[in-house]
Amino acid sequence: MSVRVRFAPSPTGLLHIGGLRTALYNYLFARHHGGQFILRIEDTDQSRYVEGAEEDIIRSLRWAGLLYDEGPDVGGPYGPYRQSERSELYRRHAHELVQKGYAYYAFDTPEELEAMRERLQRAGNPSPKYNAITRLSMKNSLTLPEEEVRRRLEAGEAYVIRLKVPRGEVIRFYDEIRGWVAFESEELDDQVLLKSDGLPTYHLANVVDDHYMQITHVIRGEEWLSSTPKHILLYRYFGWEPPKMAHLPLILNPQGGKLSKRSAAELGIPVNVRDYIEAGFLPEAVVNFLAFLGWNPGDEREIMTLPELAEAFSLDRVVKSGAVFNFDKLKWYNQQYIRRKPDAELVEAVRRELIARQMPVPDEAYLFGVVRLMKERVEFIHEFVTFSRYFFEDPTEYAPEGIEKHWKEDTPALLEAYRKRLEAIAETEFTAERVEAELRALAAERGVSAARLIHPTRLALTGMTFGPGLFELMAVLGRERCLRRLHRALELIPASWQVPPTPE
RNA sequence: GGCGCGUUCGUCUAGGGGUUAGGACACGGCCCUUUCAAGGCCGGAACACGGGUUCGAAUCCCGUACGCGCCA
Repeated sequence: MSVRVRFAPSPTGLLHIGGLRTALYNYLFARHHGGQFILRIEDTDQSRYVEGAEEDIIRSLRWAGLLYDEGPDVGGPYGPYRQSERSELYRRHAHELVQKGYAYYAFDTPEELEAMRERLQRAGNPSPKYNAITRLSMKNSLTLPEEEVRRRLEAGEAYVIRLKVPRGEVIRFYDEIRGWVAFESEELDDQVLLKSDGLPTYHLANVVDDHYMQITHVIRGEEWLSSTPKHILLYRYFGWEPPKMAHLPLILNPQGGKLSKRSAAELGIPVNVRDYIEAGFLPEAVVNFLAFLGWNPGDEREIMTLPELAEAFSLDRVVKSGAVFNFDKLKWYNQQYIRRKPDAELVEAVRRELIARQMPVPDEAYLFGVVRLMKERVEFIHEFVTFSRYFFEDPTEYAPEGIEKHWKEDTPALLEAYRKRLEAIAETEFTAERVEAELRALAAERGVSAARLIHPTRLALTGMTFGPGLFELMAVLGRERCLRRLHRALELIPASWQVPPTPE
């Protein structure tokens, strides 16, 4: 049988980075086995539905390259892929379970449920449940006379359908990542399967869909581990073969807790995939990083593309313990992928960045120059523009520490002499080799070290004290910019240099 | 509180009876160098604790602690 897995998010907000990892592992597993990867939207909880969330999920998966074979927007033979469009199926199955005696109608009001909990708690029960014992004293189709049940149903009275969890049984299942896991049925609640609004709960809809969509492996977050016994029971009562189960370790924030919206915001870590897109992370970097958060290929590779990951992926190499999100490592991945990108692609990215910032776009040759000089010095695409703005705009300010360190009494005279030499070079001969030769010749002539010219020149041309090699930088900037900027700096810097520090 | 899951450098992890406990990020040093990166070399840094099994335990078993998840 062909492998079929699904990513089944609830559209309750923007896609979470942890959700993307779950999707990724499902995707990798499917591709590794040549199976199908399905997107299913679990939108049965009307109260938590967020407008636009489904679009964000789809956009995020696309961005990451996790293309699914079946889903709400691409269709497929087992649709619809949105649970809100499958309500009738769940309702029918809930009632089927009642008929078979594995579930029952319950008419208890919220007040009655609350009263039950209080009563049990007073009696010393720390975690009151609606279960094999307490159900006997509640209002449901197991305790009420058949006649009354029918009357209530016919009168349209509100009811839920609850799972009739057996007593005194150990429910075991094999988790592909954790091995055998066992729960006492005593610990389970008579889970509501169908709510009074006629819509299913997560548990029912999930099991029914996984069955009808012929899901072979359920790969999801560890937070679902404790509801798995209920699902196992449902499969058994429907007479279905349960899929294989695999519960992934959680992604933790640097303090060790679940990476939630709030905790992450406090620690300065974005949680929504959209945040990563907007921050300028490359999908390859995020994918590679997430893949390694709880999994490794078993050799010492660190940089792996999506196809390589798919090739190497297996559930038995998934780690059991939670993984702390390491933002520094993600940035390192981003840098690695920028360095591996073809220059032409980076040129396009820089062009887009300039347009987005409404900055003038230089010609292509110039952009290639910028990219070649900067690609090993940036962690993000936007740094081509923000980190080294001087490629696109003349500097208007000069780093004070640079002035202090490199701007000496004789600097203006040296720079002016250098400017004159540069001016004498023809535009077409303005190469890195040539400007370097001129500078070194001048330094020798004046009996000063090359550094005495190099640093002030950099400062004058860029306003900064660091950056790519000066001569290559000059070659990219070109004759006109260099002359103009040198001239301008000679006018501006001595003045600012002589201004005494403003008293505090 | 109950139940479940987990625990190897600061972080991600390899290793599953005999290893100088390996790699990556981060950190520090050196080299390269006009600066900053990149790169190269080097370094510090871990088996939660206590029992047991065994000639031998990071590795197997039990317990404790701690963390996390779910439920309330």
